Amino acid sequence: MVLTRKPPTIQDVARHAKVSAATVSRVLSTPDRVSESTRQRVNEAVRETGYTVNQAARSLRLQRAKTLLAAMPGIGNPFYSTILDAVVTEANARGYGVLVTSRLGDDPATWLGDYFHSNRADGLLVFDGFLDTRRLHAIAGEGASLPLVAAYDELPDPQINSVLTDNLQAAERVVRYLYDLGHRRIGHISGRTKNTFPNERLVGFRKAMFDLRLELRPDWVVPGDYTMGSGSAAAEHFARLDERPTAIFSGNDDSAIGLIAGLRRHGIECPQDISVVGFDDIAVAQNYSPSLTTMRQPREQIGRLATSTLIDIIEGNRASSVPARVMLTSELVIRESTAPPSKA
Amino acid sequence: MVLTRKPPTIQDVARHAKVSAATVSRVLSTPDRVSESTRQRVNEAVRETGYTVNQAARSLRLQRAKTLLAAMPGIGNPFYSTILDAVVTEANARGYGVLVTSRLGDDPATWLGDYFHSNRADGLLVFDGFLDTRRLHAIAGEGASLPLVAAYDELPDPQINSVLTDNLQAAERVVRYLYDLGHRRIGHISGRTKNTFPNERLVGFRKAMFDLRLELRPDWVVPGDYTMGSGSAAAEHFARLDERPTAIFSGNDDSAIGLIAGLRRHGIECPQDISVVGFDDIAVAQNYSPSLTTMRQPREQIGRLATSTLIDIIEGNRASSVPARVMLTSELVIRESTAPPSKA
DNA sequence: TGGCGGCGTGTAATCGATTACATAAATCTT
DNA sequence: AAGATTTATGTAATCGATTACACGCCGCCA
Repeated sequence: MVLTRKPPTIQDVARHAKVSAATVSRVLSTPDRVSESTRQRVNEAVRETGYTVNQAARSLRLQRAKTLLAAMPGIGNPFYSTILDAVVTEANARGYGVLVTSRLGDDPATWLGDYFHSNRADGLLVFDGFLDTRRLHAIAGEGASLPLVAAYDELPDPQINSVLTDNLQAAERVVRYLYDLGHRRIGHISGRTKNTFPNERLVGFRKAMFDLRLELRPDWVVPGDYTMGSGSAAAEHFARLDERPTAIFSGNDDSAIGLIAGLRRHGIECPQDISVVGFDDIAVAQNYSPSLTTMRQPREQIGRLATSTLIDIIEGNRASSVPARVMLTSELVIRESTAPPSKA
Repeated sequence: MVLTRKPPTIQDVARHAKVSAATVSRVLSTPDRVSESTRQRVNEAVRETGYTVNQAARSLRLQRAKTLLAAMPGIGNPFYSTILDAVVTEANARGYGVLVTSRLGDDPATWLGDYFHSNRADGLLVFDGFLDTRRLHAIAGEGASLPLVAAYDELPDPQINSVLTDNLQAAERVVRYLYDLGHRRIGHISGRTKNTFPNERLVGFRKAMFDLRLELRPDWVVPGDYTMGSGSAAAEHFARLDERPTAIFSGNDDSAIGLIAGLRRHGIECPQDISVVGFDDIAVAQNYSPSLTTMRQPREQIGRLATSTLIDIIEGNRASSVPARVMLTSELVIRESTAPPSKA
């Protein structure tokens, strides 16, 4: 393969094979419409020249970019990056590139829309409460319906394709598990509840507490933002209380880790003095000390499914009349951070 | 902004403003070459139609995609995802999109090259030992020199633009720090040393040990792959030894975490029984227990600098005669996982 | 007043790939 | 063997934006 100054075009290949550009194109896309001998000659020429299709030209002609746009709130967050990894793998396997953005602020509807009007991406993957429903609609709009799949978080709008996990029920199962261990005094650290849609995990927690007729003390439910820092902050709060819960269900692993570390600074050990359950099962969970009991989210699966669903939509492989709606189940992974209550 | 079936083209805008497409294009790129009144009329028309430039067409014409390709070994890895986050932020701020790939296997030179020949990306960011030098050259080749910046790992080839950290010296500083604490029996867990270029951290470790005239016992230097699992595996190894080091310098935080968790399973507590130093300072490091003494890598800075350097190269803002070569310094963050040796 | 320079705008070529249509050649029919 | 059909390939238009070149107009100077 000789590298010339300029990358070879389909014309160069045509010249080499002594055929027209049209024929080269046909060999590449619909080989059966070309005679055996010509096909071989063209393939040979392609190899000789090291030709690769110019995607810009192809996109312009076909109005498709073979590219997806993934929008996530924080790529740095291991939770999302695992999903992204799966997205990229799946997309690449199906011949698509992945553009990534994490830009917040501004009005996302504007610049996200640009990606499509501007023909850079054929579909959009939205993760988490990055955009609220109205904005999604503004982008995916009835008129110029844009292939869009929302992943992971419960969206109230059933019109939007989505791949979700059973956050609400999973949260309930966490509480039930703690209950079965003997805990009756259970606290919670939530995520951002200001988001347009209610925080499913918080709702599930509340529901289970209610169903089990456990007291839901306001000072045992502390607001957080799913960072380790907010877990530590919650630890300060709990440490100062006269009466403490015997178990805390933390909305995600990050805050659980911050919580455990923070409590330890006050001499409160997990699980001897207090049990902690996380949510997500990020990589460190099993190597933290104590290793974390947590509700595992099938993140890799979320990414894969969301991606393949989106590509199916783009390529028209699926009946678009009914919005896609996939619900995945979380799995409770029991480790060292939970134990029966000591003074029960 | 009315959403028509098809996104508006520059022709539509031209019709609205009663000018030619050329004039619209000029208003958008070189406003000074257009009269005040026309400019206003065109801008108005742009707003009315909701026009956005079609990037496919623009790329085709200009032979530039305003897009970068970031190639990393594992996006799921928090270390890289933090860098990626910075890359995306910086690139977006400068008007570039970011394509991500983590595909391994195959011959990367082939498909990476495709991205460029195919006009999908204008430049490449390579992280870590993803590709060896020969392959990088095959892509960036003398002839069709492709804008490329390698980030983070030491590359032997000074011809390749790179943003690095002082891995070797930083590793030396780790050993020296342990030495100053009183440690004389020091072990190491390395990363993949099969890579073409030597593992800088391992080399730094060896060099410091030599300089300090400390014994370098082969069974205290265990090979790993920078995963938590390999840290745990190393723990098994160390636990079985009759004579153990009093401190272990782990090649990265992940393996340090696995190591500490693994040792604890054998009743060996950190830092009471053994000191552990990590490398990178990933998010959990400060919330692990014990919190991790580690060599912080300026990851966010790596991502930002690599990106802006690459864009500068693409846009011809920098003299390309001399390859870019930025060296960033790591910072030792002392936390709980290290202490003076107990039996010293 | 004729000529020159500059400004603002339009015309048309261009980037590379795809594909409807046309044409030529080969094969089949009766 | 003449016409009908199929098969293989080429021609040329197209996607949307950019830009070299050309044209017309205004003002200025001699």
